[in-house]
Amino acid sequence: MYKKQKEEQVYRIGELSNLAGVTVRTIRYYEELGLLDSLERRESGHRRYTEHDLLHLKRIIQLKSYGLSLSEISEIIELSREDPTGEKRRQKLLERYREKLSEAKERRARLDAYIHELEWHIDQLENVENFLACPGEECKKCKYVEICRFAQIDK
Amino acid sequence: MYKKQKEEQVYRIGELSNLAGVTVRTIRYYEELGLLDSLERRESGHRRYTEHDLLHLKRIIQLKSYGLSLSEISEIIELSREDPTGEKRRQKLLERYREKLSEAKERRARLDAYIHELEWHIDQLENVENFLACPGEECKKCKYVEICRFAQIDK
DNA sequence: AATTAATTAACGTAAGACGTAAGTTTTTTT
DNA sequence: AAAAAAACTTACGTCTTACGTTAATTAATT
Repeated sequence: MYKKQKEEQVYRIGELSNLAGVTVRTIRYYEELGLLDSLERRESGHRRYTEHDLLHLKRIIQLKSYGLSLSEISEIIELSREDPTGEKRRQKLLERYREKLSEAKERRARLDAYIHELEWHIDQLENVENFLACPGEECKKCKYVEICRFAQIDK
Repeated sequence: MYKKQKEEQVYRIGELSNLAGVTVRTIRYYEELGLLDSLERRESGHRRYTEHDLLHLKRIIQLKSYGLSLSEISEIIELSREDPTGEKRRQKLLERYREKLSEAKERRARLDAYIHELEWHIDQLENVENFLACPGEECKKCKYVEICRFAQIDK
């Protein structure tokens, strides 16, 4: 019974924004994009939200934090509307998550390469004897001469 | 002797842009920001560049690829102007590289956390029995219930 | 009654690094 | 010499999504 009471809890837009940690503008924007419905408005036109809407909004925020754009999120929400079993939505979510995962792994690989490059540059800068001759004479004794794209080797 | 000839090679802006792999606009923009000088112009006003300028431009491009903004690059170039020994410039470069390195490591840590999160979400989505009851009844048997922020546990 | 909250509409912003168009002059090619 | 290509300056445009920020008005709360 009290559970039902909880489900009947109705929030106004300002309350929802506090609970979800986003601005009122954001909520209206999501509605504009079709991401978020509200109950029927009051006569006054004021929006009303339920506990369920709060959960829904939090999911949107979660998906955002996973790097999905609002249009990707919109696509997923569309699927859950046209497919009550939820299977299409589960598949699309999986697809997106796998995409994001592989993108993230790619980014991590690039990031690692970048970190390695920075590290040898730092080592080289710390140990270079004649900085002004780099590139130049210093290249002869530089241990990174093979991978440096400014290395100048006189033949 | 032929070496000197090479050093006397003079490029026009279009040639320089081809050699460096950037647009003419970019070169002019860098000049505007004080990043890149040219020799004295011709009478016609056309810019002239040397081999040295090409190297300089390539270094700017390299620093950009390391994530430095044009204003950070500008700062470093300033230092090399006011300090002919190059020591200040070496120090500033080291400072910037170390900053970028620590930022990169932070990004990598966040990226790793993100990857882990995606991975368990994928695993959960692949194995969930009743997707529509997630969150809800499914939470009871979900192995990720402890770390899921949507988990609903009835008490 | 006064204050706070909600409404729509629509323009503004970020953010740095260029892109692009216009109009003119110089250089090169045919 | 004419035509085509390249260079010049100035200055506004763009990208990109996800909101921020008025403004003017109405509704709800204290």
